[in-house]
Amino acid sequence: MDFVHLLISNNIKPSLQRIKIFEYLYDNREHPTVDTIYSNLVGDIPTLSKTTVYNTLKLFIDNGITSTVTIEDNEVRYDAIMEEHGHFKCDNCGNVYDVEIDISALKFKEIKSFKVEKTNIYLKGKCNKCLNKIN
Amino acid sequence: MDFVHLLISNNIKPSLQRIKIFEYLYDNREHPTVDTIYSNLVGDIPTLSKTTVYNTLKLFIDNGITSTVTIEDNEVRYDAIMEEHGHFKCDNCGNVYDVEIDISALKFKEIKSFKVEKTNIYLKGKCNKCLNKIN
DNA sequence: ATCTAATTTTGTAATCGTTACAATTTTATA
DNA sequence: TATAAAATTGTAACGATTACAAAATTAGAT
Ligand SMILES: [Mn+2]
Ligand SMILES: [Mn+2]
Ligand SMILES: [Zn+2]
Ligand SMILES: [Zn+2]
Repeated sequence: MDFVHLLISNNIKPSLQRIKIFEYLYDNREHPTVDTIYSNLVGDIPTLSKTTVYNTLKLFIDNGITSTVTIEDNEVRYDAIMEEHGHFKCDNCGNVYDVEIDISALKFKEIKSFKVEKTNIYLKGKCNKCLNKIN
Repeated sequence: MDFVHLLISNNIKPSLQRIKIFEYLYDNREHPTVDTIYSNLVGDIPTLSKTTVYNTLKLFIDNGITSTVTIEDNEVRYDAIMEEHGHFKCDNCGNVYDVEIDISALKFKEIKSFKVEKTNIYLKGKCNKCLNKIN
């Protein structure tokens, strides 16, 4: 995966920080928080500032190569996958997984009252790993 | 609507503050924030504290008569409707509306990997009021 | 290669929503 | 009425995010 050219083709100058942050997001599909990203990169880039992580993610979002995943009130997660998809969060381990959902199947009553531009779906429950551990 | 008995039957002592806060939430289907609730009630109850609004909503949630609606990273909204339903948020006016969605129609690939306990759906776009104003 | 301007990164301080906590007030019980 | 329990309140603490200005890096012109 050529992150440098992905950034360039989205009008983002490929600084070291930007490359590493996008690379992390793309390779780690756990929907990490700012803190997770920072903690995992600061070893690589010792001068890294958390502000840069915030700034960079905002830049990515503004340029359409990253989105936020809001499930819990108190944690903002980030996602490099821009294709429409849903999420599943396990109550037990807290992990957030991608799920493929066919949103075209969704019908709702008030469809005539709104111009819908985006449909968000997230599920909550227990992942199989946790279910097996508990039992 | 008899809010006093609704609270009692859910093991919540019906203090003035609790009654008023639940009444507000039940009557105003806008999915208000803590600040909105506080601002609209402090005229009625001049001694009201924002902490009480926080505490009371937490109590309601713990006792299953209120839920949170998380759409935006930075605003927590509250809902007295506990039946499963979806939401629509207008980008333009910011209002959040209820929508009836048949979630049984939803199919997703990873259904065998997770035990799903709750399905959340929210839509974003423009409401008709805003569309008419803009055009 | 060198100078200069523009961009990016960084660290610190400010902000804001929420929570912790202790004091006060209200309510229930004897 | 006296006492204990519960609820409310105000203030302080907290943590995530943002604002901002200084420092460092990069790009462009000479
Ligand atoms: Mn995802
Ligand atoms: Mn609702
Ligand atoms: Zn799990
Ligand atoms: Zn609108």
